[in-house]
Amino acid sequence: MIRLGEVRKVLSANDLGLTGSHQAGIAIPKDRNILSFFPPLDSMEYNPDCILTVATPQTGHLWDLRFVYYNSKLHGQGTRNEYRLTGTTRMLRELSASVGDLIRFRRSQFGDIDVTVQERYGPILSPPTERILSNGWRMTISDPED
DNA sequence: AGCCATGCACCG
DNA sequence: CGGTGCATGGCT
Repeated sequence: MIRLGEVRKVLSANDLGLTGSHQAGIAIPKDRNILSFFPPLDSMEYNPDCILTVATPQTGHLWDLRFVYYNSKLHGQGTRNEYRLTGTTRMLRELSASVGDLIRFRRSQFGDIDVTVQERYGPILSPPTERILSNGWRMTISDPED
């Protein structure tokens, strides 16, 4: 079941394509609650993916992102076992995102997702309902599993 | 686990 | 030809 709410992450240089790598996407942690925010992908498939159309209200555009589970390790050959969200480079550039800023994915009751970038100058302000994960991701979800 | 990198393909 | 993404490997 897909959950409502929002997840946030501090943007790294790699997330913004500033490191010289070809930016293979923002890594999504394999946390049940965060994964439940994104569409389910079938682990039985090899590298399953889906297109995630998101809105950026700050610039008034729609973007087709790709949510992919690189899972070659689960299928015999390979070393990958991680989720990624790709196709974000242009969107983040249009939003003038910088290293250290927060990217926020918010899912409304209608199921659509919007993405905003929150500039950061000092400490991260966190509402009391937000849970901070050890990996630096943050989430506010109505009915977390644990 | 998360971030960085690489060889190739595609596309403007 | 430069920029970007794919799918992988590497580093810590």
